[in-house]
Amino acid sequence: MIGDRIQHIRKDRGFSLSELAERANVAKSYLSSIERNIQQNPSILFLEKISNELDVSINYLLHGEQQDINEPIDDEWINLVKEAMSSGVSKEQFRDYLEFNRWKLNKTDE
Amino acid sequence: MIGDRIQHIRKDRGFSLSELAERANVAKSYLSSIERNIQQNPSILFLEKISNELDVSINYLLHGEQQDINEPIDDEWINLVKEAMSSGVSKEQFRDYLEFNRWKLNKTDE
DNA sequence: ATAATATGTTCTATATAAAGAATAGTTTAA
DNA sequence: TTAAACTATTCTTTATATAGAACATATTAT
Repeated sequence: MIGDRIQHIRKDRGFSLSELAERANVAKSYLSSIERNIQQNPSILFLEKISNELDVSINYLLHGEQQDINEPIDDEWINLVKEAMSSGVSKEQFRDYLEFNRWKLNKTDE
Repeated sequence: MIGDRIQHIRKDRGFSLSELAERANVAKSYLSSIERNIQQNPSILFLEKISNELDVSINYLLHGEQQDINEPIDDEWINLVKEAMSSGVSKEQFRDYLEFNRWKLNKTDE
């Protein structure tokens, strides 16, 4: 939950709730309810303020991890994509291809 | 601006505004005002709905790029490749597709 | 001790995000 | 050729995010 992450990082930084609220220029009452997960749907503006003060990415606040690391793509795939891009394959075309491929797979399954 | 990015990706996907709104389960009136930057502070819930339907990361919607420093391939392509991998497309199949595509392009050029 | 300051929590008030019309303009179909 | 189905935009309304106060405890200082 996002509130837990904010609170955790805040304490790690040695900030009090009031202190962070003041520095980030948000209401401490609201920050309080966010940290305790009473309210869980802050705006991007709020998140930007907080993430700036805590010096952490919004993405980290949202997911608790740096997203790129989860599934690495090997170099061979990277090169294939570069090749695709330079040979003029559009994303939409590629998407169509994927869709067609799925359809083909499902068909042979039955 | 975030609205421009949403609109751009939406069109790239071939979705109409109404269509995306319905699929993402948000009000089209609101999506409309977001895309035109009339309102610019959506909640993370809203962004999650949209990013899910557009199959792109929230981070991309926010910043228009992967925060990774030397990333030559853009986010959308990365996601497409991941999609391809998870739906069982092999590198060989992809190479075949590229070859076929080049052939097709050359053919229509003449 | 007690005043003063800092802590986080509950209130209440207000601004605005977001929904749900109704609207007008296009495209498709009968 | 007009009616149906879609397009996106403006309204109006409702829900809720956020602010700002008042509050209760806990620290710190005098």
